[in-house]
Amino acid sequence: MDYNPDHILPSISTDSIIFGLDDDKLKVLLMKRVIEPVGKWSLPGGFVLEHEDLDIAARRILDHTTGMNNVYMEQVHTFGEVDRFPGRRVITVAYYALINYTLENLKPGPEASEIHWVDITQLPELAFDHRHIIDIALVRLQAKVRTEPIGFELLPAKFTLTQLQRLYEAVLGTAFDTRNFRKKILKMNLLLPLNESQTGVPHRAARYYSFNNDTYVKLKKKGFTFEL
Amino acid sequence: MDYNPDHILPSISTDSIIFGLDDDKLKVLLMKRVIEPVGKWSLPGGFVLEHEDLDIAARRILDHTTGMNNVYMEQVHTFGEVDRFPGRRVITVAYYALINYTLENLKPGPEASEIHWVDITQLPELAFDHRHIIDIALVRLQAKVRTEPIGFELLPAKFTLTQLQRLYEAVLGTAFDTRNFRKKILKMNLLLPLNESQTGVPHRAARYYSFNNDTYVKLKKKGFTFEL
DNA sequence: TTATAATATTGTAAAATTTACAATAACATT
DNA sequence: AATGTTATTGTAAATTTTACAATATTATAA
Repeated sequence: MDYNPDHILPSISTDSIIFGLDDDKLKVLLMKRVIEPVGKWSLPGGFVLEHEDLDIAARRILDHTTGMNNVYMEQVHTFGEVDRFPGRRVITVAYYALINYTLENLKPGPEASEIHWVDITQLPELAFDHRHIIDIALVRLQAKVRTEPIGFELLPAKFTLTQLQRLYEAVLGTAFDTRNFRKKILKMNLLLPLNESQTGVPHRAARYYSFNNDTYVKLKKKGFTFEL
Repeated sequence: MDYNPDHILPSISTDSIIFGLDDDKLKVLLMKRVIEPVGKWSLPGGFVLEHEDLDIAARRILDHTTGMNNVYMEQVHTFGEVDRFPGRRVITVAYYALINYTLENLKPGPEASEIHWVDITQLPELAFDHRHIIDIALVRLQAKVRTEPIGFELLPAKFTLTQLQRLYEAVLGTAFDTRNFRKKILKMNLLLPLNESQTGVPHRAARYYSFNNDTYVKLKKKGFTFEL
């Protein structure tokens, strides 16, 4: 990776809204700034390199921040107001990422001590227009999660139906009826029931399921649309 | 308007997908290029000025191309592949516009002779990645038109229900049942029936309706969502 | 004046989907 | 063996969607 400052585009950055799930709550990764405005919270981001696609830049920054790659990312919007960044014109392309965040698979970069997962419903004051950016990204995620099976990106490969329901409740901010939710999601035939259940739980163990993406691709070709 | 080339951002452009309706078909405004690659078709676009918001730049170019302002525009996506533009790095922010296009209200700029309305289903070969940009914009429009009452932007203030149905059919590429379409759209209470009908038509004259945006805003606040 | 051609307008029954709602099952712990 | 806790499952009513065609109205032609 080339970080030679001669090669950056000083007027184009990307910022990432990295969503994760913890304790049945939707969280976003924020950084406590060590450069101006010091102490304020902001989204992880950085400048695009001269010979780097925008998507690649967003993935580089995600990797640098979390140690993760091969995660679901989607461009949200480009924020280009003249005065959004102090001192000079900086246009930022925002991406959101959905990660299955566990302490094990997180391998943060050098600024590790400065990254924090914050509940989406309890955001602190943020630098620049980052609060606005998060708001836009959340609306996009909420729309997308209803019409594409991307919610699974926030869960491990094996998950229970209750985990899935809690995920949708956290993202959409609404409660679902358990029986109806299960009927609806199972009827799509996208979930593969595994011969495996929870262990070590002090109550009835829930069955694990996995999302069958091959089936989804096939059904989609036949006109099927995921709707929740 | 300041066109001083000293003030442009040579690496940031906007391109607009200007949608219009003609003869019950969805059309997009294309320009036959007089600069390289000469003779190829492309989207109207141009560079963003140093002290100009992205949205404003898109509106400036729309105005310059069509003579229209105060039209519905929405940012679609930013295309930033390193090699998308020959010779140097140019990142473009794409917007789509919905206009009620009639010969009367179109007042094109100096390149008037080079603008053409092309059926979305019969696009010619396009310069750069403009075909890809149109494809992405159309998908976005199709999604948006189902969940927000923006289709009306393509029609005059007074329109018939048949016009409205044809509009949705053109945008979505599917046919609707007339009785069901009317039931569904009228049940929303967003259309105001006018005491006015078509004149000079060699068949039963259709009633005109207008879209009641105030009602929509009120209903939306109460949780109503437009769904078609 | 009447017939014709063309599009506008309207209702209903069946099917499918969504909604509301609670009792039983299964696991770990005491 | 009893308890606490979460997992799992069905049915009836309400609502929405779907399929489907006859009548109304206008300008024009005969």
